[in-house]
Amino acid sequence: METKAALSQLSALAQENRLSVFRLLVKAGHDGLPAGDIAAALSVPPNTLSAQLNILSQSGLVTGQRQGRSIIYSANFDAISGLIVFLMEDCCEGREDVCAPVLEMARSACC
Amino acid sequence: METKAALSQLSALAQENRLSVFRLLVKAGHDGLPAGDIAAALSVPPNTLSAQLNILSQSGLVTGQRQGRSIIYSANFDAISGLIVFLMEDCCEGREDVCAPVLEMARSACC
DNA sequence: TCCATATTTCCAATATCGTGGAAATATGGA
DNA sequence: TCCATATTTCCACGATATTGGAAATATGGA
Repeated sequence: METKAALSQLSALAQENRLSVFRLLVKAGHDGLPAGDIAAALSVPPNTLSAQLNILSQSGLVTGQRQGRSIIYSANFDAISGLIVFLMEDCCEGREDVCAPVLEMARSACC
Repeated sequence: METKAALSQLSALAQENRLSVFRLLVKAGHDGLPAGDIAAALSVPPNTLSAQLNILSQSGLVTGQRQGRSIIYSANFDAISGLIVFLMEDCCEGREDVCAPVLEMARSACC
């Protein structure tokens, strides 16, 4: 991943509402959620949410797809794993003290 | 890790200069680098860099320690691994398609 | 004590971000 | 065609972030 892309994904997640949106979409899984449901879940006006979804979308972290009158947004799992890998390779440089807890986490809770 | 802390670390890294500072400090390892060297390496005026170091420092990603006339900054490896774990546990919810590439990365390049 | 070096703090200017009202667009159904 | 629903775009305001000049602080050495 290039730095530009990583920066835009980091900024996208570096905001309370957007982080919540992303988490919600991760929980929702591959089926995603319509924009309206997200707005309702987070108590954010739909136009405000739209702007935030746009930022997440342009960073590549989420994708929207029209389905009837709704637009269904879903998390892009490749993107988040790409960001995590970026942080590890670019920032951690193979240090064991960084990798060990991550591996531990991945093994126990994740995969 | 709490959301607040993760947000402040994400914002800290979500800026070109600060991401560069952090990378530089990771490369420098546990010995760290004096503020002046960082400023010179990135061609940023020292007072501007100071503000950026302050943000990184308040987020917990770096630490500064005076040594003579210089202040030596170093990356906090626990913090970055904590952030990575946060992204995995909080955002990924044990999905294999997120974890697999991370594990792969960790195994091949990292540890 | 006085001076040079290293860094920070103070401050103000500019830029970017977050927010939401109002209007516009897209879709589906009667 | 007309209307209701779902979402976005346009726009402007207030808030926050980034930047760097100038002055202040801290340290070490002569």
